[in-house]
Amino acid sequence: MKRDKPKYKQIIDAAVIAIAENGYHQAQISKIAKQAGVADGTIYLYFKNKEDILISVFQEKMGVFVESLQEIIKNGESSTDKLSQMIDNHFNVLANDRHLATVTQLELRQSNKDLRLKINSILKEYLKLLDEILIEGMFKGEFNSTMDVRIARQMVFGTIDETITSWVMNEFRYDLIETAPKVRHMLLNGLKG
Amino acid sequence: MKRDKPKYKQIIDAAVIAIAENGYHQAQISKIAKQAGVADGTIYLYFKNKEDILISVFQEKMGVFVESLQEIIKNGESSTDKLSQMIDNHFNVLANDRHLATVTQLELRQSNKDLRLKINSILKEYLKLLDEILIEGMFKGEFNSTMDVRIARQMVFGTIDETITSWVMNEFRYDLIETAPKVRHMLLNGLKG
Amino acid sequence: MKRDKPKYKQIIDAAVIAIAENGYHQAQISKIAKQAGVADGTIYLYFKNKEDILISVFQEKMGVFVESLQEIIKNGESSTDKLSQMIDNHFNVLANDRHLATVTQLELRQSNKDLRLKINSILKEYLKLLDEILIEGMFKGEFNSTMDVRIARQMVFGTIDETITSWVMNEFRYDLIETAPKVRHMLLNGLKG
Amino acid sequence: MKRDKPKYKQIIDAAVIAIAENGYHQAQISKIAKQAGVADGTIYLYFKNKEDILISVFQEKMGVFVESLQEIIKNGESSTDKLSQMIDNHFNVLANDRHLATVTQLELRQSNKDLRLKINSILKEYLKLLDEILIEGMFKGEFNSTMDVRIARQMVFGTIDETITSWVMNEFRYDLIETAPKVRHMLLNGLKG
DNA sequence: TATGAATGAGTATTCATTCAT
DNA sequence: GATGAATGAATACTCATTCAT
Repeated sequence: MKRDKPKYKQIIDAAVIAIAENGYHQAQISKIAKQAGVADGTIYLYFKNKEDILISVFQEKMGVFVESLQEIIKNGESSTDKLSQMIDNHFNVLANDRHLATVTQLELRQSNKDLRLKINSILKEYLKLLDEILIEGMFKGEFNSTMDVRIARQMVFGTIDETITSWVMNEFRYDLIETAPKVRHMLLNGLKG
Repeated sequence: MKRDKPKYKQIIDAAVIAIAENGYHQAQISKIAKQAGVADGTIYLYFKNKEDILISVFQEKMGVFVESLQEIIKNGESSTDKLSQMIDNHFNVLANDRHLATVTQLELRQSNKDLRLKINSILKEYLKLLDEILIEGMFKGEFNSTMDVRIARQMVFGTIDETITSWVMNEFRYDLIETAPKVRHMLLNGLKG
Repeated sequence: MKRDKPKYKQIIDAAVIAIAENGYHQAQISKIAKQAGVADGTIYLYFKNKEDILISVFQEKMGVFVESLQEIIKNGESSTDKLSQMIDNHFNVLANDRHLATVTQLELRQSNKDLRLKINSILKEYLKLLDEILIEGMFKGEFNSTMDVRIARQMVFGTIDETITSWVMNEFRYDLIETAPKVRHMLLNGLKG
Repeated sequence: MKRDKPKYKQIIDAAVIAIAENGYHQAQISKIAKQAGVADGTIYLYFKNKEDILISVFQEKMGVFVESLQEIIKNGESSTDKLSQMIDNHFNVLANDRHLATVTQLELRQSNKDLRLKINSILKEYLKLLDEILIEGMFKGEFNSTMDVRIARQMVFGTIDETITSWVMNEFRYDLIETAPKVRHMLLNGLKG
């Protein structure tokens, strides 16, 4: 399997750095290759084309989020607790990898519609898990049992996304992790009403 | 003033249509010019370059939002009422102009970081007015008086934005306006807690 | 009509020279553009892509052959006379334009199957006229009335083609025009038997 | 001697198949290697480079033609008989190996001028034998004793070549062998006149 | 003002060849 | 001898912008 070979991850990581440092449109294959320490042609032994690299970047990195969330769902106590952990985890991961934050919040969104659709379908897995938490909470009476799940999900994800994007756009000028408890508190109020 | 001449608005509107119908990257100057019924070169009599058109599109259209919001702030009764009206207005305008919704929620976000930063600074005026409402509400005791205004603003705007973007991405398959009251209710709960 | 503008023919002629002097695979767009005295991009105002240039080269130049042959058929006296004139004309045109001879006999044959099929369909018009002469001659009793027209055509065209290709491959070392009467004589014998 | 080892012929035959099935430009070294059941690198133990394979293909296969023709010259009765046998043999071999016919008549001609000059020099041996037959026939009075041998050779070879190429281009839709007697008859008439 | 023909910089991808194992 | 992962040079085409008319 190609994605188990060391160069696969090496190129993925190089792509994140190259995109974060040069911007989406200035992250040419040659720059990614140079960053990865391989020849341009080597990239194509592991990826079908440039789009394939970008999708794989998102897939690999989003995979981490999905796995953590699955873990949280398995071990979390209440729905409230699970949602809180999810928010904290989301903030923590990106707060600790600014390159990745730049790439997911800003650069990858410049991709064309086609690529964005593919990215979105990868994101769906994550949002489905979020839905699970919300529905469980509604059932258990922790969240407002009459709310519209889609809108609740959009509030939770939209708020998290906007918060992190603003942090990136403000060039990491403040501590993202400090804001997590406030976001958590506000969202939980919204869900409980 | 150039922006008072008929061709200025003609080109702005042509750009919205061209981008909505062809996508950001496929909306070449020649297509915008054709849509506007002018020659390619004429565009450059009214705009410095392509980026200038896109910024102007956002500026002109966002201006409508800002004016409405100023009106709402002037005439609204309570802060809760003002926020409710703002949400409704935001949804209504975009629900009634799908081309514009596509352009602002999807296509314009494919622009490079530079352009997005400029768009963001235009957005700030709108967000400042939102902050005004929030602060007033905190002061009056309608909203939680200890909350972090920046995060509250990010929740309100992030939720609205995510809701509308999803609606566009789902190709307008459901009625956006119907969701407004639910969004309103959920956000107000978040702010009151 | 694009093909009536001066730059159209200018680029066609530049392509013939560039291909003859550099070889098919070394005749890059930039070389053709330079030879034509225009920018690379200008080429694409007149031609869809590189293949389109090459097809057009063949079409334009073969058009001359077809027109001459139509003239010959209209004004020639006997079928024998028409065939003789056709052979002479074919030799004369290429003997007087060595660049063109190199391109049609050697370089253009390096194109891929797709392009070669298109070239072949252009050639068919010329071969149809040749068939006309042969059939008329058979009918009039000038040529063997029982012969297979397809094979007769292949003998005539194959011989002409081989003769000229050899001349090009031998770097024009001998006088091509001098050989025309001998070729003519030999072919007419073949057709009369 | 490398060319006596089994893998040498194995690669040659693989090349014919790979080229016939994929076309000249799509017959990459990797495809030839795969077809031959060896690794890419192994090819370079037997051939200097890709051009060397192609030349060798032509050389090996043309060798068969040359040997048959030498046999024919040795055993044939009259010059007329020898020429007839040569034509029949040429048609028969290619009619019975369509892969080879495709490669020699279509695909190998897409090679660059350099390679085609080398191919042509290999062909010369075959054409020399043809010349022998023609000269003998002129001397014996079977053919027109005043004809130009070079042109006679070009007529014979050009006609055969064009006939077979057309057959390949028409995707073997008719029986090539049936046409041989007609070609023979027509050419002999040309030579006798 | 308005035109639109002309410009030319910039980049993903393929594939023959090598060489460490 | 045999392998196959790695190399890196080389090129068509697009499109924002200009400027002579």
